[in-house]
Formats: sequence, structure tokens, C-alpha cells
Amino acid sequence: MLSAKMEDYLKAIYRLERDGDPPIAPSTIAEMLDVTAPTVTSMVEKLADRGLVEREKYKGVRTTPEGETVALEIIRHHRLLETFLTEQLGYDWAEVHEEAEVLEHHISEEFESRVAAVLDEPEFDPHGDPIPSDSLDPIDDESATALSEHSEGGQLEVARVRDRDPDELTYLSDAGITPGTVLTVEEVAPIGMVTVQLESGSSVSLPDHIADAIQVRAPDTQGEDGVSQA
Amino acid sequence: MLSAKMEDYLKAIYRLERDGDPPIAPSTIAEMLDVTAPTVTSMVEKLADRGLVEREKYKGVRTTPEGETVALEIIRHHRLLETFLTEQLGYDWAEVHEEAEVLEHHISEEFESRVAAVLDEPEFDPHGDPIPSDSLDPIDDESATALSEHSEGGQLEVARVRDRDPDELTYLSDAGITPGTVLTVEEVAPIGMVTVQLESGSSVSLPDHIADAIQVRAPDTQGEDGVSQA
DNA sequence: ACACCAAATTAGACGAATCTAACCCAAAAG
DNA sequence: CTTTTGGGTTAGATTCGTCTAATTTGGTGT
Repeated sequence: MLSAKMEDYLKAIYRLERDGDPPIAPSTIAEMLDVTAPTVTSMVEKLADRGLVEREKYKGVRTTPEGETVALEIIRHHRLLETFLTEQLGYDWAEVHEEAEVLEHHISEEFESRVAAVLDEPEFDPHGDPIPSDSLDPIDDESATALSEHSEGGQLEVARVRDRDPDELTYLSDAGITPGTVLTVEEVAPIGMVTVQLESGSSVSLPDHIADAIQVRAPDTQGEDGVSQA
Repeated sequence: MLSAKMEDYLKAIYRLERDGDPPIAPSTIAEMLDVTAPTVTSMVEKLADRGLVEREKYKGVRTTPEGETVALEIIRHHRLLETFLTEQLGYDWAEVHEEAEVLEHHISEEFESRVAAVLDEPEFDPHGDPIPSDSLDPIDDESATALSEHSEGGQLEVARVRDRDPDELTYLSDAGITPGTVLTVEEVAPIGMVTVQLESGSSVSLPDHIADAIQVRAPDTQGEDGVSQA
């Protein structure tokens, strides 16, 4: 059986592969998980022994298909839990990450499938992140672009908010910005700030690091059904 | 912070105190947790250092008030989870114990209070066990007696089923015996078996170890409201 | 080519939770 | 009042995940 720690490493490596390119350097993993480099070396050896990652000494690691499946399983748990906590237990989207981060390692397959059923097999979590399917096929991220890459004009719909800071998330939802929100870029200030206008007419200014985290796409012109995020 | 293991030991010691009398012998704890005696000795030392149990060398341990509070907290988590899994996720009462046994150590106080709220502050879990209150006051078990102590005649209501074996629990619920069931002792056979008759008229025979686990009391003559188990 | 440097690995230690083997109480039995 | 003996404790080892300190590696820059 895999320990919660091993699952954490696999999830981290998988995420890093989605952004930068494999192989993933130990130092990167160390920073993400807030451990020292030797700890990563020994853990990575263990994962390699189990066939969950491929290791090139002094280079880094990449997940094997089996390792990727494990990562997807944990990510599915995490995102289902976030959705569940929000929809069934009344959590705010700012609070769900921490709780899901712990529970994702401890729920059974039974729990997973019952939660998925109760939620009617959701495809996106409260932050707009896609939930891996029960079959754990690799998810194709990104048909969306960062808000920070857009210039003035044109309607955009918030697809995904890749930020987990509770204060920032609370600020955004209070300002009316969550997945599904339709907005227009009003001004791109040369001081690292973007101002957007919401459908309500209100303007919201956001520093670059937040605008980087907000992913947008062309607005959904069909009827709102909450599942049409693909 | 307490580890999940320390919580397990405290819960076990607390449970044993509720049955037999303190101090609780290491061997008893070892058997309940399926570990060896030396393991118990070292764990008990650690708990004593933390002020969670009082230890009399070569005698055994008893929980301190702080230790008892920790045990009650975990038991509250466990029973709330069992109730939640049953009522909200559609689990059968035979399945909930295992899942709750794991999750009880990992849910936050936030989770606990939200689940309690969603369930409308339940006082009993699906097996009829009382759920410690949010204030963690010691619960007064037992106003009920074992079915095995009753002889023929007289209506009895099932208050509590102190059995966690999934197969046995499934058998009982299939037979129509769950907390709230009203029955009459039909025959006490001298071969270690009791036969009861349900309100439906059907008879069910039960071996002694099951009859020991079923706790009964005088039937609730008031209207059924599902909370009148006290 | 050679030296340098940042990053990775190896070496050795530690705390938690567990085990087996060896030893020691203390309460019951003479 | 001694002896027996079951159960408890001590000693020492193991695994997991982590650390710090020392060493090695491989790519960079001159």
C-alpha cells in the first residue's frame, strides 16, 4: 500500500510535469513539498523501486503510467472532496483546499464513488479545475488562457481560478469573481495591474499575480447549465 | 499535536474503562489494538508524559480528564461520521464502521461542526450509540440491558446493537432488527440461542453472542420521532 | 581544457511506532 | 514465608520520513 506521503510526492511530480517539462528536478519537488533535497532523493528512490517514477540520477524524475494513475486518483479524490464540501456541507471555496488536502489520502473507493454519485458525477470543482473521470484517463488541461494575457475589450468568461490562498479567494468571490463570471478587461495598467468590469457594471482591479491565476475563455453563449465548461 | 495512533490508544482505554474497571491492564489494550505488550508499554509512557493517562507501573492505566476529552472528541467524530455516511451518502450500517475508523482522525473541527449541523445535531448513530455532545461531556451509557438477559414475554425495543461485524449486521438488518425495532422474546433455548418475534410476526433466532450485543429497553410508548432514545 | 559552482547524492542521525528476546515483578499457591 | 508463573517492562533492532553535514557530479565560464 502507498503511504500518504508517497501519494503527495506523486501528485507534486505530476503537477510539475503539467507545467514545466519532465524530467522534474529534485530541488523543484523539494520546494513544492517544503522538504530538503536529501528527503526528495530518498523518496524518489522508493517511488522508482515501486515503478511509479522513472529516475535519471542527477537529472530528475518523470512519472510512469502507473504513477500517473495514482496521481490522478488522488487528484480525483481532492477535487471531488472540494466539490462535496462546497455543495453539501456549505464550505466556502476558500476553505476547501486544506480540508481536501488531508482527506484525499484517507477516503475509500466506496466513499469516492458515493460522493461522485451524490454530486451527479461532476466534471469541475469549485475552482473550475477538471475532475479526473472514474477511469482516471489523463485530463487535458487548458483550453483557457490567463486573464493577464488579454488586452482591453471583448467579453471573457472565468473558467478557472488557480489560486489557493484563502484570503485572495475570499476577496475574489466577494468581488463577484468565480468560475462562470463574465467580464471585460477595462484597463491594463503599466504598473502590474489589470482592471476588469463585471456584468453588474462594477470594476475590479487585480494585481498581476492574481490576473495570472485567473484563466478565461470565450463566454459560453449557450444557456447556463453549469456543466458546459468543456 | 496528537498522532492518530495516540488517539487510537486513548479511545481504546476509554472504551475499556466503560466496561471493566480501571486501571486497564496493558495486555487488554494490546489485545484490543492488536499490538504486542511492549508496544503498549512505550505508548502508554508517552501518553502519561503528555498527561493524558495516569499510569501505575505493573498495574495499568486510567485516563485523566484531558485524556477522556480527547477520547470523547474522537468518538464524536466517529459516530457523527457513521451517521453522516448512512444518512447522506447511502451507506449501509454494516459498512460505516471501517470508513469512520479512518476518517475520525482526519476531519477538522470545521468539518465536524458542519456535519453535525447538516444532520441536525444527532444524538445517536445508526447503531444506537450515543454521540458525545459538542461540549464533550462524558456520556452516560446504559439505561439499556442485553437482550440475552431477558426471558420469555414482554415487549422490548432495540436500543443499541453493539456489534461491528459487517456480515452479522447485514444479517440483522435483513431480518428486520435495527435500533427502534420492537420485539418479544419467544423462546430461550438451553443451547445458547434466543428466538424473538418481531411485530411483523416473523421469528428470528439468534446465538448468544448476538443476543449479548443487542441492547433493549421498554418500548417507546410515545410517538416515533427518532430522537427519543434517551 | 580546467576550475568552479550549483545542485544532487551519500552518510549518519533522529523520533515515531512497531517487533522479538530477555529479564523482572508481584500476586496467587503452596 | 517461600516459590512459581503470568504478565509487564527493558533492551535492542527495524521501517518510515525527515533532517544536517559531507561529498560527488556535471554543466559553465574563461
